[in-house]
Amino acid sequence: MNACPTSYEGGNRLLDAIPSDERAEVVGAVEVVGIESATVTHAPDVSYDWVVFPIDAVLSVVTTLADGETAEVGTIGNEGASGAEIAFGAPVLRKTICQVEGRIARMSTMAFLDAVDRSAGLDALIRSTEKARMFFVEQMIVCNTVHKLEQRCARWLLLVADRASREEYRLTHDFLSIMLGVRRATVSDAAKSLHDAGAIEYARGRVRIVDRAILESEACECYKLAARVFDAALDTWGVTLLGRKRRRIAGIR
Amino acid sequence: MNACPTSYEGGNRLLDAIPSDERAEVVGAVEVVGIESATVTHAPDVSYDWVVFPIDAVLSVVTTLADGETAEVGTIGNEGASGAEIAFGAPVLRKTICQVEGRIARMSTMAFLDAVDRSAGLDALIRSTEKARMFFVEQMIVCNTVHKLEQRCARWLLLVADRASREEYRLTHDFLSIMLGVRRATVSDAAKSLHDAGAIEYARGRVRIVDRAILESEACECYKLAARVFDAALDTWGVTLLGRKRRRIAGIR
DNA sequence: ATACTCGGGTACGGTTCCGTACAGAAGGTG
DNA sequence: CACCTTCTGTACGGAACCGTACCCGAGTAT
Repeated sequence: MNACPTSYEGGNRLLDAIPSDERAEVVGAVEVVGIESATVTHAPDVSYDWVVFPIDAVLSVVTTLADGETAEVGTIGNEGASGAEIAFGAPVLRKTICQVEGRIARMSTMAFLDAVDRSAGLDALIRSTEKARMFFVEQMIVCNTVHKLEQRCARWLLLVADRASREEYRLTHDFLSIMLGVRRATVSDAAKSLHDAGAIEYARGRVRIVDRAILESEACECYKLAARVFDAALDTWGVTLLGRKRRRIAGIR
Repeated sequence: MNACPTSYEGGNRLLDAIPSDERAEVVGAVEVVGIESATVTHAPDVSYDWVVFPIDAVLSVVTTLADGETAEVGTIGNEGASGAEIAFGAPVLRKTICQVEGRIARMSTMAFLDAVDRSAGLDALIRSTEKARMFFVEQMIVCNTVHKLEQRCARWLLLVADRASREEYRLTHDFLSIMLGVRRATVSDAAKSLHDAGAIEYARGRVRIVDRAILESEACECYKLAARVFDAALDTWGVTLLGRKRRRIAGIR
């Protein structure tokens, strides 16, 4: 990670969605650093130091099967946070690595626990984005089972581009094949199809979306569904949850 | 559902894991009814009336894709609850149906909200089982992508048997094919293999596990992984979370 | 008893993706 | 410059699973 942290000036949609009267205090505990691809941010039984709010970096939650094969089970970008489950006291169960380099905002675990206690808005947003993540992960079960690889490729490229806030980023076919749970050669085939269709360009570890409309038309329904759910989680659900949170506190008192 | 509810006398592992000093009050708000296969317990924008704690019934969380195909994205049995997300104020996003008939304990949504406020133990257990469910759903992404159908069949049959607390239950190949996102004919092939291996018997909408050891050896690693995580969520995590919950309430006060 | 519905066995050609392998091209390194 | 590593293109046989279809037997309704 970058050795000289800077202050936070926006870019993580979860932090930016905190009600303005609470935001300054929460954001005050945050610092911005760079992160490189393949850096591990969380792992079972280790790395509890930081809660991570990606800005234009993208993280992957991964698992390793008994035969040693690694595959992606979730993606975390500027719509959410990694390590937030610490706030609920449960152990970290999955390894999280940086997939696309960029900047992250991070908060020490202790500061985060404190912030969740103080800010009802942060608490509500953490819960609603976790719920959106559950919805998305559920969708991936079906998507990976029934949709063709080319569609899944397109979906993945779009979702990562949205989270990285750019149309071009570092990515090799090999890395993408791990993320999608298929062979590298199969990814190369799908990538070539998407290129021939005029949707993307790529070379030696970089991809660029050249025609988003075409790429969206190639992607399965799961892309737009996911985008909509994350938007909703950061918008209307947050308000609903905020109301509930206040009610619960009143109930306890 | 059954028209004459009876009182709760144990059987849902989540309810039974509530610390004894709080359990009686929570369980007092619960009633037990029968439920038949294909009954809808929750759906987006409707059916907020009850929170459901399965006893020996098994529920499926399902989704319908744009082409009309339905597939399972989660299973809920005696280790958890359906509709608990209501406690967090978020909307119900998925349809939940009864997959294996049996008994459920249910609590009105209002009573449930009240119970979560009063019982720190229930609150902690709801959160830890939700976390276990996330872990399991993540595992299914990879499982459905890389494991062979016969292994997945075995895994499914075992997990449902554990939750239904019996080795024989109603199930057609057709229903199972929807759950696994494959053709009915493919399920018939896999079922025949498992039968020939001496693991199961089945006929006209019923399955029976005749040799659990064989079936476990045919199943992928995901079965034991899932079983272990659900056990842990109801055991040690609950304790951890309970500590955290008390700390949070203190912080708010 | 007869007709009908439902659950399951099986088949056949086709597609997707796998496992493996090898070669070429781009870029970094000494 | 030569060398090496990384990244991508491509091929080939094979396995898993699909779409579709047809059949049969068991239970159910009339």
